[in-house]
Amino acid sequence: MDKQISQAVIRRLPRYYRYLGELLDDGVERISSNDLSKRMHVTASQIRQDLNNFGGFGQQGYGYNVAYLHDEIGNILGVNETHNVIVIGAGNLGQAIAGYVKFERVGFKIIGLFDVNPELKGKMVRDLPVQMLDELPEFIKNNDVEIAALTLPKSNARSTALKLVSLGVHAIWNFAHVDLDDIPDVIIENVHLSDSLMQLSYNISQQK
Amino acid sequence: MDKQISQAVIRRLPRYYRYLGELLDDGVERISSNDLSKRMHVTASQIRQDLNNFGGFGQQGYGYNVAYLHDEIGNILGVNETHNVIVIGAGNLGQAIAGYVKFERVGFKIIGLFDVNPELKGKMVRDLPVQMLDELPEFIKNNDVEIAALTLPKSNARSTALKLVSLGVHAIWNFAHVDLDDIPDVIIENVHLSDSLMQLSYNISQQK
DNA sequence: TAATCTTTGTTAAAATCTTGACATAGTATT
DNA sequence: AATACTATGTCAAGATTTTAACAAAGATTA
Repeated sequence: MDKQISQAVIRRLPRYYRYLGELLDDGVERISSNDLSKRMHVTASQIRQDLNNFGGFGQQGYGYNVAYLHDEIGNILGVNETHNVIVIGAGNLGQAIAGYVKFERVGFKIIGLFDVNPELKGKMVRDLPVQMLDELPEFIKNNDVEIAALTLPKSNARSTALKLVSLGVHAIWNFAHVDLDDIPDVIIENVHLSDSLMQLSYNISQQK
Repeated sequence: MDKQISQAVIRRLPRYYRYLGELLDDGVERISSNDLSKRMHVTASQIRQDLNNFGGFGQQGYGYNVAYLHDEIGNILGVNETHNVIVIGAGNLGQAIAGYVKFERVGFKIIGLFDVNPELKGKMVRDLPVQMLDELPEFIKNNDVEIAALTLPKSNARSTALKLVSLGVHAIWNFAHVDLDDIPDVIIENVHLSDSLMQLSYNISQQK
């Protein structure tokens, strides 16, 4: 029985992954939790504790092998396999997400872009045509869609999410400014940009 | 001597603000922490504890006045004043951010959009022309710029951030996939989209 | 106006998360 | 091969965050 790992730990993993990737690019072969802690400005203890949630990746007296650890964290995060993503809502943000090449490098492949607005129909975004939302059931039937990014107005977000779940998509990357976390049988990851801006503005006011 | 309020609390404030705004739109005059907790799926105790960090906004036996509490949280978050924002990097994401009308409703006004690519010069995004980065010092001199959104490749993020700080911009909304948190005299708020995707993918793998 | 009910603000307990400490395993050196 | 050094994995202490409990303030009702 796996013990549940806290989201606090999970939130830190991508950052470890990024630093290890940079070390790898720099040709660094091994690193100690202590050295890594200095680069990342976190405690070495936290690094060791976090990693040990998933197994002993290091070796006493040696440290961690950078390539190996990078790969292992990649496995944990699932970036070593491909995840097909569709984007629902082809407005500015949807197009930006759909056109963002970098995601593919970490295993997330955008394979479809949908909207309700007939004016957008067929418009090309990178190599993807905007499809109409009523083509979605057929598309999902024919393609292995794992994740849907919701970049549409909040008013349509919930009904669209429910439809997606019923069509078999059980992971939603939610950019709409609503909570969908109560919907059953789906994993939700929220990106609330205006919340983030408000946090920034709070922190600005504190500094003064 | 103000006691420091934890970021965990600050992260929750925008959500309270949003729910209170919706209640306000629905014409609800008052709400108890208990009713709100049921809507938001958090504990009533947490709501009271959170709000009390900033003062006693409620009244025993009555609850909280929705309009008043909404306004007070707005003040705390700084959304009742205007914050001028510039966007550095006029790629897909930069254009999406610059074109996003909703931010203005919560006090964040995009007043400039910059890039290094001469091909983009003068291109209109909503009502803003893309300006060249070398026009930035002059622009900042003539305009009250509070926040800069960095939507540019990671390779340029740090040097741009340093330049911004030296020009007097002390708040950065960072979309580049690098840590800038060590730069002095600036408040950083990160939006790391690929990290968010990785968290989603981890959580998907856990459910299985 | 008095009695009852509601709900806050606050204290304290419980749970979770982070950090420090160190025995032990393994590396590097002589 | 023996010795000194390094750095992990882990345990326990410390800090922070969350939840529960309740006295007291004030609203509502009779």
